[in-house]
Amino acid sequence: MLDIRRIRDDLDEVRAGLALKGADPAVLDRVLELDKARRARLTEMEGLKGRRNAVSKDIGQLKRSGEDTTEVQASMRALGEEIAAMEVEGRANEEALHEALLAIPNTAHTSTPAGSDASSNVLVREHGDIPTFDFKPKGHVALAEDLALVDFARGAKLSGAGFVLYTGTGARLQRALIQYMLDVHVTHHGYREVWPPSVVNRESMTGTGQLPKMAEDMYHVPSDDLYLIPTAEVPVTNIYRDEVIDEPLPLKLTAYTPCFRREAGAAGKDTRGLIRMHQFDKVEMVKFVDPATSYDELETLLADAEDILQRLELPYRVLQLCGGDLSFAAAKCYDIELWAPGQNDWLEVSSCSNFEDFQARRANIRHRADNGKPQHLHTINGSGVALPRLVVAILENGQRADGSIELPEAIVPYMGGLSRIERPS
RNA sequence: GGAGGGAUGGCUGAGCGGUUGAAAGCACCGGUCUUGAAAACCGGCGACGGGAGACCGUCCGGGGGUUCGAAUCCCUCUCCCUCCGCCA
Repeated sequence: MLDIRRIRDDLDEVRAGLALKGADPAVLDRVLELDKARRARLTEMEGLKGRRNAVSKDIGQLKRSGEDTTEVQASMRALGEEIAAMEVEGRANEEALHEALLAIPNTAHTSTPAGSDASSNVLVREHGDIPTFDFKPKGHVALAEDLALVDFARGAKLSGAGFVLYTGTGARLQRALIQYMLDVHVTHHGYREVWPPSVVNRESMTGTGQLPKMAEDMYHVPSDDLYLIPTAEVPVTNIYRDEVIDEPLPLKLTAYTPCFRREAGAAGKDTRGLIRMHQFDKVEMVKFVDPATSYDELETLLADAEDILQRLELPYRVLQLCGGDLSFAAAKCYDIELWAPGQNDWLEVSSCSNFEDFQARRANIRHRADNGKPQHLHTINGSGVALPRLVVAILENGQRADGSIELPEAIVPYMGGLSRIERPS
């Protein structure tokens, strides 16, 4: 949520930030109008309330000294009704303004490249060598089926398209990667591990910005009005909703969760394989940081995500998203993409974003500023990293001519010593 | 699912119709003392909104009601605790 004061005081800057993102800055005019009306009525009502408070106090004194107050009380009753009517109106104004503000996306950081879609994203760096093969590299679907790592057909039988059943070594690989990534973040990057619920309430979904705008992308349980989380970002960020964090910043949390996405707008896209699924697993990093350092903290969070891929010796590249490709809540975002030889393409495995105080305002997460006053902090998060596409890259990059997979050295201990996945006999 | 009890500032916790926006303690900030720190003592210290400011208003889990006036009384919802039942 944008700060209404910022809209009042720095309208041009906010307008530019929204325009960069491809949002229509005209919504700001409506917000300012609502705000103006709201404040005018508020001042008027406060005057009346001040009078009521003063007279009511007098009535108490008069009664104590035994005087008759019937007449004053009658006139106050009329004033009370007037105030009640104004309160109803005031609440409606307040709500309209709040709704309008919730619907406005975050502004893009000034470093954001212009552009309306992914084609304008800017390459920041590439890391690692793209492997060459003296045979035609297979895609991960064929590899996973040949090696009995994933049962796509039975996954679909259980739950439909977009759900898979990992089997045997494939299932173990999921568990190993989850544990490996959590270990690296905790022991090498200084994150605190948490294990949150996979289902959250409406307030949590609103706090991080998924609601109200993206409702149709979420799985919803109507009987309890609960949502399946699309990312650990939602429960982890909301841990501190409506709180003043007293711990020193930055506060760094990491979590593994399953993620659920209806992918409503992507029907029919990437339906085969592990590229785009309704349920997938992900290790996430979330940081609560001082506003003064949030852009530095974004760089180190990005480095933490890259470190995972470097340790796994996988080729990747980092892109900075252009305005049009930025998500609703993000001010700045880097994507990390892994090279997948079987797809002959780059696959996004991580988005690292600075939300500035956008989420902190919605979720009312604060810390004590240097002057001792509570202040909205900045939130940052990033995947560290998403499992299915990581598995795709491990399979497709590690494949050998005989159809076996050479596993990255770093996860061998997590695989019980297994360094190569062979065709089952 | 049944029966009771509870929700007050960053935390603990008094108050149960009228100088209570809220006692007290903790935490925090400033000062005295000290070589320094601790202790002790003195002072300050809730949040949000409006206003250039003096200042004004709102907020005692959420919503509604009674009243001239509600943290305080009534209704309702949510969450927490205790006991019983059920249960991976």
